[in-house]
Amino acid sequence: MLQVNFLRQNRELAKAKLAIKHFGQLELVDAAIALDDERKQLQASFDDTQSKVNAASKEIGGLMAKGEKDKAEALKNEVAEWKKQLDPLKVKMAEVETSLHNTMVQFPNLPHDIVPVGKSPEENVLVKEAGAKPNLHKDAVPHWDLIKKYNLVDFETGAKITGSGFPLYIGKGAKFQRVLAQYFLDFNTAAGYTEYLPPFMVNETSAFATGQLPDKEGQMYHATADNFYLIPTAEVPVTNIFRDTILKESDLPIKMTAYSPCFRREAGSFGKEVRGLNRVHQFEKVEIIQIVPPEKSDDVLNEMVTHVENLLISLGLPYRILKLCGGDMGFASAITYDFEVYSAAQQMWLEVSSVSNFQAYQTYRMKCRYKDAEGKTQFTHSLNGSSLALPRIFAAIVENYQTETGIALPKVLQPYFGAENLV
RNA sequence: GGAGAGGUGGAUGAGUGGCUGAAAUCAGUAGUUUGCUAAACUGCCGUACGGGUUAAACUGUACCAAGGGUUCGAAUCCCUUCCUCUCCGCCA
Repeated sequence: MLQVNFLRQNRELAKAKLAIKHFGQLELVDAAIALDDERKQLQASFDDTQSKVNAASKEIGGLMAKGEKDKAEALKNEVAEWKKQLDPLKVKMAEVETSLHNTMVQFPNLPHDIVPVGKSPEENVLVKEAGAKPNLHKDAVPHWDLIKKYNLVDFETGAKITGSGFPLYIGKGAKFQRVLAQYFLDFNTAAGYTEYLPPFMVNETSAFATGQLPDKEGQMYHATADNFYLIPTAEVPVTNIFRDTILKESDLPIKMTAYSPCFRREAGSFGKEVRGLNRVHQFEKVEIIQIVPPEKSDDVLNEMVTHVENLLISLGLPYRILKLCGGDMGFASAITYDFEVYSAAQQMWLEVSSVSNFQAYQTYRMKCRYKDAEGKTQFTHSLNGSSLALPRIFAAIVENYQTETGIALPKVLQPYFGAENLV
């Protein structure tokens, strides 16, 4: 969430940056500031009156103790008059605060200075492309054929149990998922990330804090009986660990990693790009999250990008890194790099990681602060990235490592899997 | 799910209607002193939103799980919800 004081001090800059994100209601900036002005005014008169009430109440206590009942009664009447003024003020103030809040939550995060202008994925900027694309044998096929051939994943039975997009992994397919998750977690903890295993459902407050609510209400599965949301990513529960906390500077940076299943309704998705494991409602992911001092977040973003890049290199997959343009970025992000791996059999790039700096957008909502060297309390910055999302890595490895007789494994995974080949 | 107890500042923990934004202890922090991996003493030590200031100082309001109520006045009384603990039930 943006801070209204920032809008007040940077009115035109904020509008310009919101435009890069293709935010259509720039007039809300002025509306928010006007509401805040009104709020301040109301608070001033409310505080003033309340102050009189408090002082008088104290005096009444003294008078009662001295037994001066008449004077006390007279004062009580005065207080009653003031309180009549107080009630409507209170109501009005709550109204204004609510509309200010409702306005503020509509603003997406402002893009970082280096975010390219653009509207659609085609305008994302290619930062780097590396890794050799494999030369597949002539009968090579996409993963949806391979998983059937080798009985690794069964979509039909998953659909019978739950619905489409809920894959059932079988045998070596299931084991491969476990192996990938473990390898990723080990890779992350070796880089100093602490491993967490969080709850897979969160309450409304947590979903709001990381920005899933109100923006992505329809994208999450909602357990209405208890008003819990199934997490769309481990980012939500893990980032919320530090909701409503004031950290010490020495606590930072906080580096966390977590495995979790992710549940996404993906309402409105269809077509060829959602085939097989490319897009599913339930998938596994290992996430990395950092909470850092504001002045460090640019460097840390680069560090995280390099980290994910090294992980992909270790898997021997051809990859590319894209810097997302303003129109393709997430609601809460200030800058995002997407990682895609090349699926040789589909002849398509598959997004496997998205690394973002949220700056203070999440931490302001969450009230995650720290005391800096001068003892001033300020908001931390939060960043996160996938490291990595499993199904598309699964798909890419299965496709790129397929041979005429089976499916090989990247070297780093062989000791984890206990074999040189997947099948 | 049933019965009971409870939720106070970073921690422990006092406080059952006004003198409590909240004792005390510990932790933290700044300093003094003696000096050897440290001790003693002294000061400071919650957050949010306002006013004020170049910045401070200073100052108003709110917050003792959350929300509502009673009262001139609530951490303290009442109601609802959430959470924790103990016992019982159920159970991976």
